[in-house]
Amino acid sequence: MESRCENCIVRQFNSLRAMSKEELKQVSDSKTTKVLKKGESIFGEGDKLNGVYCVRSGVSKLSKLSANGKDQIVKLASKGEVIGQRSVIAEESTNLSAIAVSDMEVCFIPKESITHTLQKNPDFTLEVLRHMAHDLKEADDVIVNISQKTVKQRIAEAFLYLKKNFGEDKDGFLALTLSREDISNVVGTATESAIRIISEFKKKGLIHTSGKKIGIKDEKKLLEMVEGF
Amino acid sequence: MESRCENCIVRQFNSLRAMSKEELKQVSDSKTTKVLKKGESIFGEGDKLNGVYCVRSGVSKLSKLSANGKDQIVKLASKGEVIGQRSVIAEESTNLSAIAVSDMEVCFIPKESITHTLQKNPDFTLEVLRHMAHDLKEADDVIVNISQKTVKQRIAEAFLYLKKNFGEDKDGFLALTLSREDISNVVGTATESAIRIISEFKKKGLIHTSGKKIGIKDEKKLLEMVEGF
DNA sequence: AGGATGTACTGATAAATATCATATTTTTAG
DNA sequence: CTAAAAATATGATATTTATCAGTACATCCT
Repeated sequence: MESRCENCIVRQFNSLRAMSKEELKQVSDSKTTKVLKKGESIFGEGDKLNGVYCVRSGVSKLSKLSANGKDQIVKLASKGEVIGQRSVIAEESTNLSAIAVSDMEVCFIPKESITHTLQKNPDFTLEVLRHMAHDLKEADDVIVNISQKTVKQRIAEAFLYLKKNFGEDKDGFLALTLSREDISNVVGTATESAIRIISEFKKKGLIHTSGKKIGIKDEKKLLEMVEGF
Repeated sequence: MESRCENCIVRQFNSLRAMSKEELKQVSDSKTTKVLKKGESIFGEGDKLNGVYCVRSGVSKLSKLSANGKDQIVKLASKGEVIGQRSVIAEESTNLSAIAVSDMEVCFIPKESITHTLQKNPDFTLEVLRHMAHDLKEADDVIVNISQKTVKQRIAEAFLYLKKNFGEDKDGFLALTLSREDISNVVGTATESAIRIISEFKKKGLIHTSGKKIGIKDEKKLLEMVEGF
């Protein structure tokens, strides 16, 4: 039997915790759960969404394709985050595509449940607003980082971010393994440049690698690098 | 005598139009109007705001200082826009500073009026949410532009943006005159690089200049440049 | 297992952009 | 109105980053 939103642990991380019992029941009755394998798409850029996706497990990259054919990853969404909110609220097509970067389990929630609650329950709306305010601040930070920091600094920062947000496995590797291409798309650089800098970090003893996997060896030095020495 | 929000034209551009008569009256009674000269600061990065600022006239740059001492302009806010909303909603210090880039008139609205309405009037909250969703989308676009387009393309785009959003004067110059440094801070590049490209555009007949003032001569070519030919 | 395909890596070079130095023009202040 | 200060402009050069070419791994697939 499908699990109920009322008992879902990830709910405490997102705006759904501000829903009333009845509202939550309605969401739970109308939601569908979806299992995705790494690499599968949740939605594409320009799609009209009929609802939002709540991440139960795994990680999705939200990215936008630019004219020159490169993807820019704007955000990595994980447990508890609600994807597609922005488009549903603004009643627009999505400006980003969402693709699983690890195996995932997501719940699709039809937009009617959301929009109805947005109109009736100010607690919920305010909660969503707070989340969006947070996302906006993060986006501002990304803008400043991309335009003012070197690629080396941004890659160092990305590794620290990945450790902080997704943790490490028992062998000391970052728990979320991204391809070199994905790393370069987070950072906004050419894949070769990213690889070159990863090799350099390895030579300098800042990180260790095994295949795609990357582990942080000298967090302090990486932090200094991000700050600009 | 001070004018009343109820009759303020700029209100129709922002979330305040979703307020009830009583709420609006309360805002109007508690607001104060402030006149700023070009270059003056509305608030600084890290300030705790006791309210928001509604722009009646003029333009403000919202920027963030980076570790290397350069400012990155994240947004230009003009008539009808509400500045400081994000921080007040998230109950955080500001992540950006706001400085007038032209003479301005702004209304300061104490945060109590705002937060109270946010909790009581879902129409208003939803309206604020829609605006923030829009800002977030724009921020995503900026991220992609900065990381994927050349400085030349971004400067061309900035000029088209300035024309579209702030218009031209009778002589065909952009109505909003920014210093070369501000232009470089919008685009995220070194001032000298921006100046060099402006000179090049002038030589190629894409724009004309007179002192700081810049006018668009060949909009089509600029647009092609932004798209990547 | 073994070819096939994609991903990771490295080197050589080119292109884009930043930095430093300095000249020129514009704006500001007295 | 004029001297000083600030902003704009341009040249020379250094640095950063992208691109192109090619090799080495790894993993996928029947």
